[in-house]
Amino acid sequence: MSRKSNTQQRRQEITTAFLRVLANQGYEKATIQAIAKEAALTPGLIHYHFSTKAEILVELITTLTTVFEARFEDLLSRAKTPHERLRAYVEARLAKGEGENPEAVAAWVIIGAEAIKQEEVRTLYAQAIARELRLLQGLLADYLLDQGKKESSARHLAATLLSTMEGSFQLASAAAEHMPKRYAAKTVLLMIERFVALEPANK
Amino acid sequence: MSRKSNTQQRRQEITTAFLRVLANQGYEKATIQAIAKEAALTPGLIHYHFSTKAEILVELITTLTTVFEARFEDLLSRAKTPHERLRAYVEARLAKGEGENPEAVAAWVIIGAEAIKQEEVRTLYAQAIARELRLLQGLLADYLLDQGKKESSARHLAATLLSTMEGSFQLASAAAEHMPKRYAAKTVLLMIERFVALEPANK
Amino acid sequence: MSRKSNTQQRRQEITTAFLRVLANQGYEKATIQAIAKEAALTPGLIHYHFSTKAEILVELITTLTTVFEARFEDLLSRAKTPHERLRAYVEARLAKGEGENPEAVAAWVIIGAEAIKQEEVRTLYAQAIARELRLLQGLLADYLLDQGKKESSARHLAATLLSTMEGSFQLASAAAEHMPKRYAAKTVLLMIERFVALEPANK
Amino acid sequence: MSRKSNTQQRRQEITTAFLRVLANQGYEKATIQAIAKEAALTPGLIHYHFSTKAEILVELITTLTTVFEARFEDLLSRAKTPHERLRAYVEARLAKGEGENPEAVAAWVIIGAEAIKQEEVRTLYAQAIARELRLLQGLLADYLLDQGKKESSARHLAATLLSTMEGSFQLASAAAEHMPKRYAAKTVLLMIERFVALEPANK
DNA sequence: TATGAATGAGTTTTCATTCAT
DNA sequence: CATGAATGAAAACTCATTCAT
Repeated sequence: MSRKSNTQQRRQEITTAFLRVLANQGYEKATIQAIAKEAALTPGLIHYHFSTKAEILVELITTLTTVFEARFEDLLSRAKTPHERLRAYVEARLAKGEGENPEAVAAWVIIGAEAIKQEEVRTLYAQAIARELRLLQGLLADYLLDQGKKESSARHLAATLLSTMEGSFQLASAAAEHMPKRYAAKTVLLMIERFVALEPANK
Repeated sequence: MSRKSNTQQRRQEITTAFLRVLANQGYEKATIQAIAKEAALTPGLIHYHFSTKAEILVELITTLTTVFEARFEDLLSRAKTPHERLRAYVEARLAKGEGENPEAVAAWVIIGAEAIKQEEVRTLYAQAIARELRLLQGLLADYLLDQGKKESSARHLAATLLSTMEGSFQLASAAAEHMPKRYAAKTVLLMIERFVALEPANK
Repeated sequence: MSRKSNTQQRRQEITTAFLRVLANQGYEKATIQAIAKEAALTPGLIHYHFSTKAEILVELITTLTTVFEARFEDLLSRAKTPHERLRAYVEARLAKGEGENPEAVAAWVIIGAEAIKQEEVRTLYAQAIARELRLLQGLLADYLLDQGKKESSARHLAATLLSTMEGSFQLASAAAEHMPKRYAAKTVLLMIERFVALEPANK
Repeated sequence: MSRKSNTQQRRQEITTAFLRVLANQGYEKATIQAIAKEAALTPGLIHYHFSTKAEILVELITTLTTVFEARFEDLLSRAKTPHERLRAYVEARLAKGEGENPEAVAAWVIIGAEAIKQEEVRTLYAQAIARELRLLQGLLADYLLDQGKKESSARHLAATLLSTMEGSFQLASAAAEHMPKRYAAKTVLLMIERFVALEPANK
């Protein structure tokens, strides 16, 4: 007899609206009233589902990382070799940066900037980055070993490649018109292969 | 008879204060009040020298790009070969990201995020990126030719490396604790060398 | 379930408060704070119902012209002859200027001055004036024809009489102590009658 | 040896600049900085010559009334009969309203609105109006007597005609596009003549 | 759950005025 | 006389949040 809770759906609507406003109007203009308008809801209702604005941002970060992980898992399931698994990662990550969902990419960049000094955002962002780093480092180590190389360079390589990915999101969002089309995934993979190829062999 | 103008100095003081507040408190908290406090000036005076807050941001962008250019010119003067010139560029650019001036780096990342939706910022940011891209592409082409390779990969390579640099600023600013120390410059140079080494020869 | 809207009532309260502040303190002092105080509301609430101060002014212009029109319609319904209809107009218009609602009169004068350079105000003010001019010209033409005269002078006469009315508002608001009491309506009517009486007959 | 004072000239430059800014930008925007810019002087210098902004307004009122008086005196010197003197007055006054110096006319209207609640302005404005009223009443009385009529209607007639003049300034400034061209002076004179012609004779 | 009015602290910006030079 | 930097109070407007309905 009682009304069915629609909280989960509402929270998602709100988070999605926030994502869109963030990407299309920037952090400054992503006000509760703007989010409410985008979601076709009222400010009061937003505060019924999220007690503070920061909470929406937190949920958005979770959503974005979850979406990426899902995509990677999907591609991963079809990969057999270390090289294929590495490629799955790069493609899952960079497909976003090369046009698949520019709003999510822009939002991620804005979140990254907010992370610099907003404590809670920083924590979540840094956790996500740390997870990525571990994951990528593992994939690289496997690939190195598979190629008969030492895995010692995996850590620096992972950090550098993660930088490349984050940076390509930034440039795709704020200077797309000056960048070559779809350069990132291919070049990154080539770079890895050549880097590894010339790495000293594991004696 | 008339009072001596101190506008240039004041504008610089204000711009520097803005840089510091931006880096230390984020864009949201970089209010005119906060800038005034940081510069030990009054809000009214800020507006006497800059008619809008956006104007300060514009000046900051100019300042930051000028500083980088100066540093590169300096290192460049001592470089003889294409390889040395390339190294000069990477070092000039990444020295910033590896501890030399973390405030400027953080400010640059925040500007990059602002560029996503603030028209004037975007224009200036994109111009700066386009300049970098041309410069880096030129340096890479020279290096490739010098190594007896085709220069055709210079463009994609430049875009990728620029992404790496921008991304390393982002990660240095928002997730430094998870990143290896001083990984970027060395790894990037190594990557370039190996990439070029395995590039097909120019027939 | 949802809260009942009181926007219409609030907008009217705010508009009325604006009218009073305008009349009693002048345009300069008619700040949002002052309006809020007069209406016993908060400044934030004023901006909840009107997005800008100009919007309140626009609403006030509409209100004032509507009130005048209603008064004229009321007197008009009892008028039978062209002369009576003309008198109804003059009385409806000048009653305002002779004590009935000095606040509305003063506000109208201030609006007239604002119209000189505030584009939107000018448009609305000029529209109101154009309406009055057409109306008065029509009434005068009827009266002239009824008196067996040519109607050709109606246009200039209407413009002149409208000037008289606007001017009497001005003087009633800013120099009442030097003006005779209740001079306007009577003198204006007498003037019209004598002017028309000596107008050449329509052959 | 000492520098010659240019105070009088400076005060006039400032007053004229104020007139122009008032007419072209309205009261709200007639700031000291705007006046300074219009006069090509500095804000500090304005305050050297006038201690407050109100003082400039006072000087402007004086200037405007003086200019009008001078014009009237000029025309008056050529007038022989009461009718000619009356015509001289109407022309001196309405020439302003019909295109000769629209900036001065607009400024006068704005001053009239400010007079409603700014005490000092009101005093000066009301004094000017009282002077006009006395003058016009005298001219009308002379004309009435000259025509063999009682002068008793002169007071109400003067008040009405002064209203017409003030109102025509208002309409010329804020709704010129809807008004007939050069209607005022001619119609006003005709009105006076016909009004007086039908006035009962002085027994 | 949902609405939308309401608040109050905060934001950028303006401006008359002062004053050192 | 003249400049132009500097101030401080006040302006319009914004917004996260609360709350009555």
